[in-house]
Amino acid sequence: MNLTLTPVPPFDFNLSATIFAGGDPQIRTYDNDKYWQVLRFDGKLVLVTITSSGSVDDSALSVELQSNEAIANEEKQQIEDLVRSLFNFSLDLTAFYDAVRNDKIMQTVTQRLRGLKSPTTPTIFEALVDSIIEQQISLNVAHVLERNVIKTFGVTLTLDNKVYYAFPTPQNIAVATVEELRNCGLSMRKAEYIHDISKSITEGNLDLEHFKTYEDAEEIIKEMVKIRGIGVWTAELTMLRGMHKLEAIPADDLGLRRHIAHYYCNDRKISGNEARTIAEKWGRWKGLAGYYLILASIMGLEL
DNA sequence: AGCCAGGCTCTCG
DNA sequence: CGAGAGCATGGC
Repeated sequence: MNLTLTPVPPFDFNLSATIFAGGDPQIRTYDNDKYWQVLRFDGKLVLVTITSSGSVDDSALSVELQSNEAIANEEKQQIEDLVRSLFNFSLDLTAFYDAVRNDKIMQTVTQRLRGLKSPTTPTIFEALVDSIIEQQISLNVAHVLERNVIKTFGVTLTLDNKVYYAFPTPQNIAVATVEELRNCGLSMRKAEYIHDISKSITEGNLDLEHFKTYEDAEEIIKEMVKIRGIGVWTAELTMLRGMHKLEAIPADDLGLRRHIAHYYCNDRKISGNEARTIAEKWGRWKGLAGYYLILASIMGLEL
């Protein structure tokens, strides 16, 4: 089954998907102008393959859906919504570009990366688990551990003799043991955090997904840091990656500080507070602005 | 070879 | 209370 989706322009799909280049083809990757991953809805697994079929200012995407189960028409809408959220299709970037005109550096960065939208995970749970795994350790290590978790607990979809993995649900992890999580390379603490959270969700004591409906970012952070294993950094990162909340910025984040320092302070080491001061200029778009700097760094962009 | 890496909790004093 | 140890593992 195929769909055509039209994101709000400007949108550069190929630029937005490059962050996933080099990803595990069994999980999620961008290769040869194609992006694919397994999505889950109503317990059904669907392989979604996306290619661009338009331009930055007249964006259109071809979406191919493959599944071993029949997809009803009313379910098509659900998938469409999920796909739209993956790359923030409904976000109007011109509002962001207008808001950062007072900042010459950010203005240049946004011109060079025009049409870049930040990705969002299908569930808040996924963003949270990834963020916990990424606490303290380098991203290289974290990505190995994330892959271990997905391949250990994720449910598989087999199509044309190829196996794909969906991100594990809270249920998938709750029925496992802490020991199995540790075998993925996680520390005892992190294994406990993730197991506890998964159990709370399955037992009905925690509803992560309802945070999406909160208006106030500060309110979300306040609620989330009550959960064991979640500090301000983890809450902010989870909002950015899992809730379409782009106003928060983890200013204490080591990597982000490096990227800000590179473009704003000649690579001098800066504190979280210095980073926060610079980020003030980006108003309610701090998170997205930070993402632009990260991508600029990855691409080796020099102004 | 060590030492550090997109933090957080727990334990001391 | 505030400071400091401990944690897991891949890469430099």
